[in-house]
Amino acid sequence: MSTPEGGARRADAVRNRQLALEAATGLLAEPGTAPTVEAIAKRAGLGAGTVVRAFGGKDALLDAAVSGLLEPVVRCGTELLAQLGPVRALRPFLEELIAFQSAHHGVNAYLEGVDLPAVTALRTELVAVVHEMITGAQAEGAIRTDLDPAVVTTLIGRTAYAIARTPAPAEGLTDAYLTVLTDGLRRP
Amino acid sequence: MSTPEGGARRADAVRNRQLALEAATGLLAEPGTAPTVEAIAKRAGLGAGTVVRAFGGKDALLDAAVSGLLEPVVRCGTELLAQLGPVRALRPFLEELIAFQSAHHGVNAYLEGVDLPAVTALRTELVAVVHEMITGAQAEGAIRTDLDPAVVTTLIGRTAYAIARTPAPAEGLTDAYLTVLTDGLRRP
Amino acid sequence: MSTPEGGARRADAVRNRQLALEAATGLLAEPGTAPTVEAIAKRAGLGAGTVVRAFGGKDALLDAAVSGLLEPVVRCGTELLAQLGPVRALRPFLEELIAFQSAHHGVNAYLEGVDLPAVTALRTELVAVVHEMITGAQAEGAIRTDLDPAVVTTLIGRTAYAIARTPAPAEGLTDAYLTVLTDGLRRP
Amino acid sequence: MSTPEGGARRADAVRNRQLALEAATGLLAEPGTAPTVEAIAKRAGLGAGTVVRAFGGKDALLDAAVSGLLEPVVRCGTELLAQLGPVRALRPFLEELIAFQSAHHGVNAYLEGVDLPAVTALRTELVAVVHEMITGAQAEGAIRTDLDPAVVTTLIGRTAYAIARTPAPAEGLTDAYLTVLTDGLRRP
DNA sequence: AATGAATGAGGGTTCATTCAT
DNA sequence: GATGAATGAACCCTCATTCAT
Repeated sequence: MSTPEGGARRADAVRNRQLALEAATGLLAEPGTAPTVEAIAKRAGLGAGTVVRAFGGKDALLDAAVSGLLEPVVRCGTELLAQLGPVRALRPFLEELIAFQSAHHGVNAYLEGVDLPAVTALRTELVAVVHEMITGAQAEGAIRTDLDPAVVTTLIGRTAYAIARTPAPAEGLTDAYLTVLTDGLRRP
Repeated sequence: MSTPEGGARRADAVRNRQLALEAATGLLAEPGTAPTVEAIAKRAGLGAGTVVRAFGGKDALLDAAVSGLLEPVVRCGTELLAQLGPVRALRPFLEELIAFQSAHHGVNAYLEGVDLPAVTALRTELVAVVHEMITGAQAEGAIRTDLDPAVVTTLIGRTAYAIARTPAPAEGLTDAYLTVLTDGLRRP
Repeated sequence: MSTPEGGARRADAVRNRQLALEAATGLLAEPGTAPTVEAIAKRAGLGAGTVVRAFGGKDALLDAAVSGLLEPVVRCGTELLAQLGPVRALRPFLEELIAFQSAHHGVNAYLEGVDLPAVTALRTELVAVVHEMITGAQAEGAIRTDLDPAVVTTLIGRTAYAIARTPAPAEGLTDAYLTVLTDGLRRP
Repeated sequence: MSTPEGGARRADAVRNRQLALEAATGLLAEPGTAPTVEAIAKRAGLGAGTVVRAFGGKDALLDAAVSGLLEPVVRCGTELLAQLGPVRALRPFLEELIAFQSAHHGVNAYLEGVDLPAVTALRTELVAVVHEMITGAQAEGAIRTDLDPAVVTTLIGRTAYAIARTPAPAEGLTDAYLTVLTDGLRRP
């Protein structure tokens, strides 16, 4: 109905969802802290039951949390691609990707062997963006064409991810990575 | 036979230790399967207690399992370095490293936040080997010198590892990686 | 009712805590029955996890259970001391101590080598009470002064405890103990 | 048969029994060290199986070990009784009993709820000895007769035992105990 | 007969989920 | 709808006993 109470509850539910999400994200960013439901609930100032109920299970919560981290990165990639074109978009996109993921080391430790549909979908999207950058750059002759664009996409995805996840990364690691990658992708 | 009696049972123990090790390794290679003590024991055809007792704890078992995977790779690196010199050793070493580790994707998911002394020691050794290859190659002028060798070492370590851990890697991924890396490390 | 909603569930929790405590106490009173967490939980009609969670560990539960037994005895000693003075307080206090502890034979079998802070604190208090009775009685010339009051305190504590813990005590054991003790403490 | 080998084996078995017994006794004397079969076996320089087989189970081993401790004490009591008569035997016997048991604090922690026939038998014997001392002393008019000798026996058994088991006993505790007991048993 | 590795039940504890309040 | 205590399965580990050697 149009009862204000119903709306208030709904608003509360939405707010709690957000609180749980932020708590999970925060916990994921701190390696060494296990993102148990109780820990998430405590950080969110909610009850454990609320956290579970808001998402229908812990996996779904993690799915949402990680998606929330990944989504702006993917969007950023799409926008960069539209604004700068494939050739010039790649490097700033990777910088963004690495910088963003660097802040969330703890993420993957608890994700192995769990089915996270939203994350999977976003990863697919992300791969598509990179793929388009690569094929575009190859079509413009900006990078080498002797490598399968799909393979290069995988290559970039994996390595960029690895650089981002480096614990206590040495100063200049990202720069070095991008330098080597850029030069390595140049026409031979 | 002429086997000393005292060694008879020990031979069995050694064999069972090996079985447990292999079971753990196998489980580690299959992402999605948690390497619980019971799962390892079942796969090895042993009792749970036996597995624990043989290593003194689950962590020690995992340490041994992962060490066992890493050790031949490190040794291979040392030998290649001695036989071929830093410049020519790098690529075959990375091929070996990637090929070997490719078979064990699940390894790291259960290693976050656990203290594995033997693995840590081997990783240090491995880093040292790569570091020597890089500094050697730089000294000979074979690769670019505008990058800090320590950073390059980290870069290679992380990315090679990521390539090796790629699930269902595309055909030619390793080749593409090595090609891009080699060209990217050339003098600019 | 007018019970605040926040306190509703807590009331149940308190009740279950009490149930667990009583179950542990009961088990402690029956020698031969090991007070395992599961046994306690079963007796209390609770789940094993609940029992652990309610106290934060088995040791803490035992600490609470034994403290609960000891506390009224100590309080009784303090009150008797205040009301009757050291000379006349000793005997009724020992009667109380023995009578109360008699009901809980099994207690100490499972306490060796465990750190129970609350119990230790209460024991210290109890020793202090007895010590004050002894020194007071000596000062008044009511009992012999050729023995170190600290030693006498230990002596009484140990022996009274032993009398209390006697399995299937003979009729008149406590009386005989108190008679012998009283006469033995008289001025020679 | 009269085969020397058969005799040797038997001799070995006897020797191993003794070794296991001594090891168990030693472990029992050290509070804080759990007398697990493996610990006993290690201390005895034997295999775990040997230790178990020699006695038919851990309980039987503990029974034998504790009996071994108790037996000389009982024998000492019998001899003192025969040599000195009931009146003069009591005090030196208690001194012996306390001194001997003092060295084996750890004993009882692992005995609650276990059936140890030999120990029970010895305890019965010990009680009989004390009982005879008490009744004898009463008959001679050396101690008070207003207390049931059976009760006094229990009283002495329990308290002497408690004094012996006192952890870190104060200097003079045993003396104080014997003084109070002696005076308390005098004719009123 | 001795060995000691293997066993497996049972210990305490953690944690995602459920449900009475 | 939110709560957080209760649940109970699953975790790792210990240890008395067994049994192949």
